[in-house]
Amino acid sequence: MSQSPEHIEKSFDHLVAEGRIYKLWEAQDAFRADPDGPGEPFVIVIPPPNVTGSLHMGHALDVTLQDILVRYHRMMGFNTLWVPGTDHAGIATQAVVERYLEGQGTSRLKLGREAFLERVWQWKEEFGGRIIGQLKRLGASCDWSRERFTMDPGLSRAVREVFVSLYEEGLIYRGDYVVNWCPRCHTAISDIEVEHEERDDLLYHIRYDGVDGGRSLTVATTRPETLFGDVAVAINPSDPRYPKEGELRVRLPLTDRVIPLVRDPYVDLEFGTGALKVTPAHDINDFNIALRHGLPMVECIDKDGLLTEAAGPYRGLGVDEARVRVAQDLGAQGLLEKTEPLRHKVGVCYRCRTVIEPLLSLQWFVRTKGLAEAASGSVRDGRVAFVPKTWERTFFDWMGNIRDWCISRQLWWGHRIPAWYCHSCGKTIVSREDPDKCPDCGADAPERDPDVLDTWFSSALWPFSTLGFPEKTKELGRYYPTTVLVTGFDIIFFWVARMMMMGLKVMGDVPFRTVCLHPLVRDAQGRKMSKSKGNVIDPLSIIDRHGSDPFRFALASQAGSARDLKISDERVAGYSRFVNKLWNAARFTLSHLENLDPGSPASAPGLPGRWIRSRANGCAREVAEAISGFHFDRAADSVYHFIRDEFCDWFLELAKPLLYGEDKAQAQSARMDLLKVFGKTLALLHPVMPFVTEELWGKLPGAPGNGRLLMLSPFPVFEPSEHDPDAERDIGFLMDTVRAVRQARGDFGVPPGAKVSPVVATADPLAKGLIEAHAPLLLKLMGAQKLDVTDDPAAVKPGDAAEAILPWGKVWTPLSGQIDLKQEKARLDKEGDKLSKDIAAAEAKLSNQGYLSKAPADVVEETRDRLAAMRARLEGVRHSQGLVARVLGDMG
RNA sequence: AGGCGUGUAGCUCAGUGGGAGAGCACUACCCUGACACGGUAGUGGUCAAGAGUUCAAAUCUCUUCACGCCUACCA
Repeated sequence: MSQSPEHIEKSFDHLVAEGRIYKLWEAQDAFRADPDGPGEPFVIVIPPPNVTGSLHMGHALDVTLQDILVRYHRMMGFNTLWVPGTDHAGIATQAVVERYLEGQGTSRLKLGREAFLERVWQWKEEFGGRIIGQLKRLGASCDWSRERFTMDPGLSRAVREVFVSLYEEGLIYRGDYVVNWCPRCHTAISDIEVEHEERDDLLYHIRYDGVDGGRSLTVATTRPETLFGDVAVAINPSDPRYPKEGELRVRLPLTDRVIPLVRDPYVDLEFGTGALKVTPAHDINDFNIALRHGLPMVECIDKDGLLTEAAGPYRGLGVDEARVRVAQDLGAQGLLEKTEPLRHKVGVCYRCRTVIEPLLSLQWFVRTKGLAEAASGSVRDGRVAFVPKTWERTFFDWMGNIRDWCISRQLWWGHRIPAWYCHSCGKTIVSREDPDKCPDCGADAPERDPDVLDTWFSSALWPFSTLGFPEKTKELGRYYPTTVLVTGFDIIFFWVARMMMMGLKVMGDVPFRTVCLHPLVRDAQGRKMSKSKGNVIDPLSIIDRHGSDPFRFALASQAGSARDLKISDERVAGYSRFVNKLWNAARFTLSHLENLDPGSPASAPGLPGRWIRSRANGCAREVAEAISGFHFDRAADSVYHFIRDEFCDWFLELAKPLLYGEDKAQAQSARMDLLKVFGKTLALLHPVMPFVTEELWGKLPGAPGNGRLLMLSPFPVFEPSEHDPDAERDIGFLMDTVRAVRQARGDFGVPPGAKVSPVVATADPLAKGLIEAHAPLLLKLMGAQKLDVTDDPAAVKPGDAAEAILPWGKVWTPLSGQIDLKQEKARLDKEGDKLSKDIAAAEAKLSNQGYLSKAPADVVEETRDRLAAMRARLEGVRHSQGLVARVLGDMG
């Protein structure tokens, strides 16, 4: 028989095979979902990556976990749909294209709106497909026939429909508010798009002199350049340092303006001087104070981050320069009392890290309070569950403190806001159809709002817009709500919460039943990956070098409940060795399945066959439970352990004597076991390692495949008939015996070539019979030439033997001439110490009345058994110690 | 300032009331007819510290320390 079959390569060539296998799946339309088909729906919508983006670790983890869920449920017979697609990513994409245009010597403004948008679409057509190809390299089994883009006509219709209906309900409004303005991106951004960075700045104490002999006030500020926008000075009404009542007016430095004192509880007595300059146009809190006190708004910084005419001679300066100049000039006038260093946090743009300039601005908002309450309610009443559950609390906190969502962006790339303004009567028209005249006054050509919507507005509709909304499609009826949303916890607020708010509002039901939140991927040192740190690991380069399967396995094996997932090349390389192991197990298996005739006579399954079937069955249950509970790490660990430690290390070795033996019926039986169990193993591993398993499945002869793809074959379910605790116990006797002898050999350095002749002493007739029956097999596994089994209670250990004491008997390994007694003594001493300690602990327990009366009976029973076993072992150890001591003593 | 999380073997982490675990790394020996991308055996831990609850604590409670992250209106 050929040991290295011609038809299987020496190792898995992932670079060639993965692409071929993916094409095979696509050619057989294996990813397509059929809304008319049978089965309970299992639906996932992919978190859409940026259309111009490139695959990074976050996507890789996201997609791997989703693919595991999707493949598992598809094999389990669910009507499975995974909707893929991409996001237009307003700011990010526009920035990328603008940078490109800059390199071409042109710009957005030079081109004008229409020409610019045309260029962005071109860019999208050219590079937009890139990330889709990268997802395929991971093995993603999305239904690509349903791929969507947030700016597809259908999805744009959904956006418009939702905007208009929310507007009509009064849930979308337009108004002047202080918003977060990015002077570089030249747009407003929402509160959660602002990140906070610690900076070292100065706190300036500036004196505002009193008018008409009134007292002066000293304010503390980090932003002296904004004083041109001041409209008041505020103090806390309970501050003893200032008059409790009465008017007071102060002169605004560097200007000829006079501003009042107001009293407002917002002001913190502890901070600075307890007096706050009120700049409502450039600070959200000051804005609120101004509203409470009916103060005017003065804008002193414009959208380029330059000072306005309100700043008089400082007009046109940037804020940083203005700050220095104002401070100098205040100092020259003796109004700058002091400066002190201050470490504080400043808001920066999450895209470009430019310092955010709060500005008074006319923007569109979504009224979020009611929507957020509904979203919270859907979690509270169990319609949506977070996994892990701990995130629910964070979710409630945030939903309870939510502020209105600024949805307008001063960009060109995105869904243009469907609002028009009549230049004649000033009416605002929000409409599903583009109006050509004002419905109120009939004036022609109302002007369309130039702004576009926040990208997350369209993302929020993703679970139903991708299924055909606003049309009432078959898909929407069958697949909404979706089943699971898989994403990182960092976008709970950006995306998950908003999908819930919109789904509940627009569809009247939650968008998904479970939110599965996974860790964030970090480098081996636990740092966030970022280009500036230079620690970015490119998933594609990992796939190139090691393959998609081991990469997926590494991700899944760490997707537990931790908040960080540390990926390293070494770890992936380790799992590629596991792929190799599987591959070689397959080579062995296939070499014994050549010319297999399933009809030829076979004996009843032997003990190894019964055992491995039972173990495969147990593994099937573990994997199913783990995946159903989103414990990807447990699923990976379970199948890894089964394949490596049980199938390869034991079963293949146990099967060899049968396969190579004279008994044809036994050999045939073993071959059938191999075929059946190996096929099952591939199915168990498939959701995590789809490529290599599909490849090997295709090489298996006969029954398991029937020419059907593995990915469309049934996932093994737990079968009570395969569960065989007797076989597991019986194999335990054999394993114990082999391990005992191997340990003795290892401990005393017996050369591998040297044969030993162990003796097993047991009073258990079952163990005795099994060991005797499998003696030839055991001899091979132990490197022994002879194996004796005795049930004679008077049998004693040969003086030169190593002894292993097991729950059911003893294994003696005579080592005449090969034994190092000093080493044996050390080993015995160590084992004796450990046993004495454990025995003492168990005895203390069992003499404790409280323990005996309160602990469950089975726990007490177990402790008793364990104590008895340990005592027996200790007795053996003491005996051996005595023998060794005597011999050593004789040697003197 | 509040909230959340983490602290277990050299490293990465699992274990959430009853005998301290896995992978990697390390040590020794071995190319034994699937695999040296391998095999067999082994070393290694006051479960951050302290107190409490309990018959019993890595696990529950409290306190402390260290390190993360998130949210917030101290200019």
